[in-house]
Amino acid sequence: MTKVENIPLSRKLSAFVALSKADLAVIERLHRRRRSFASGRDMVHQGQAGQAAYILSVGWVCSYKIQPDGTRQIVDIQVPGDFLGLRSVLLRTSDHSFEPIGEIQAAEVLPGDLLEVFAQAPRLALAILWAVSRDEAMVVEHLVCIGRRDAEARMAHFLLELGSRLALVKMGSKAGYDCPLTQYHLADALGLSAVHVNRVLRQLRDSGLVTFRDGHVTFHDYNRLVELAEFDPAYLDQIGPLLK
Amino acid sequence: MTKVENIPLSRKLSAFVALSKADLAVIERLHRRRRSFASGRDMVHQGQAGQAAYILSVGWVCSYKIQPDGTRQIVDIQVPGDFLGLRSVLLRTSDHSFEPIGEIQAAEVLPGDLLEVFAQAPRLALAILWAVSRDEAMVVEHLVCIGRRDAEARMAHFLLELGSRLALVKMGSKAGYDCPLTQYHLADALGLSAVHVNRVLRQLRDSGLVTFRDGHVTFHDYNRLVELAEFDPAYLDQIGPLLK
DNA sequence: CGAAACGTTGAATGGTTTCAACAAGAGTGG
DNA sequence: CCACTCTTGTTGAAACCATTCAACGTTTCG
Repeated sequence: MTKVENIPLSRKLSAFVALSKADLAVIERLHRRRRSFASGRDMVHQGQAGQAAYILSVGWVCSYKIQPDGTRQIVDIQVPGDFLGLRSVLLRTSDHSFEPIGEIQAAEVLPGDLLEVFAQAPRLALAILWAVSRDEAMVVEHLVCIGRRDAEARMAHFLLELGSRLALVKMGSKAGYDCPLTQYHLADALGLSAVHVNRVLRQLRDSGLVTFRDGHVTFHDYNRLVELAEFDPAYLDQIGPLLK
Repeated sequence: MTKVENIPLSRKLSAFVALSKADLAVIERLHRRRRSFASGRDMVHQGQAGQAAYILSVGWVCSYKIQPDGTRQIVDIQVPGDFLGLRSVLLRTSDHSFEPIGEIQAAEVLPGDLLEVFAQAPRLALAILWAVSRDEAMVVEHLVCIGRRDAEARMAHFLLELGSRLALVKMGSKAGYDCPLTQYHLADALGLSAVHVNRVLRQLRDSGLVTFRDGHVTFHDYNRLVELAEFDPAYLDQIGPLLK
């Protein structure tokens, strides 16, 4: 079994507060109910009511909304350590769907578990609120990206953000990271057509900035990419240099 | 002085829970610290730290992000009864700015006030969490709109959403509502150019769907507009027919 | 009166989509 | 094992939606 300190959630929250032994014990208890989900089969479907929340421990998930005409918009990508579906605990029905990208493992979190955390580990509770606020800030930044940036900048920004987030759980660096997304995922996330995603990726590759290929993202010129994307990681609220 | 039941926040939260007299008293107390802000002058500027939160009681506010190249993306519009800046209480710095649209009045809310609510009025606290979740759902829907809809549908959706939200605080109906936004605001909110906003508005007007003019939105054919926008208000979590 | 903010319209440009066709690899069933 | 399909990636050409540039009208306000 994984050591508590190596659970992705522990690594992530450590960026915000120093976790005590008691906090870590609570995190371990939150991971009691382990669940596995198969690739492509929705965990939660938009319109469903009374859904549980999850903490993702292995694999990637995307949360998206389907429109009546069939087009899809990916709202956010979840990587290990991220919460999933916390919001739908409060609203009567889930307003979006979750699709595992590849096989995943997640811990189920019930409303009662959260109350336990708030009662027993207030510092941890604060850290969780921090994570939720940060998720919201990411959605906002995503919106700005789509609304006011061209395809190239969007793509660069998206790949950089994922890199920073993965670095927080020790799964990425300034050199690159493994990435199970397809070009279709990128298209649905960035509000582009799959064809255009392909062209933009080629362009970034030819410019010697970044390569997206065979499930791996490789940064060739990190600084120039940051410049192109106007990527300012302040909204991620991660102190100091994260990508080393 | 306004009766408590007529404070916009009371009206809004009533859509979620029946408020007791004690709850109303707490809402009244939350409105102790009244503040006025002048049009156009930012209340909070992105990058600032340690900001207070507010409850908007009179007037409209927009929250936005400015990019290095000067382009602006409006993330959300706040109307009476809405919270403002709750998120920046937790993150170290505010990731976006707030600009009053016209002169506004708002009640300042300090972190201590929130603790008081959570301790004294748990039902009200739940209602506030509902409102926060709903705000988040609106940002998500906004993202989908910008990512996957054309200019006409975006505009229609935006005007309809505002209508529904205003109906909740008795400031709008299926006939229309007063709206202090300029075409520039619409452009920055929808990720369009101001020129194109003008064209789209003309198109909607000529089709006999909706008129945006002289600070007033008039719905001519509400149902056809809903159809065009593919507007499904489920994400607003407002039960029953709101617009009568 | 002049300036500033807002609204309006035309023409040219351009980023992105759509349509279409093809290539390569994985998985499936006969 | 091989044909078959499905998924994913790739590229070209035409069409289109939205932007940019430019000009002008209107209203407000100091």
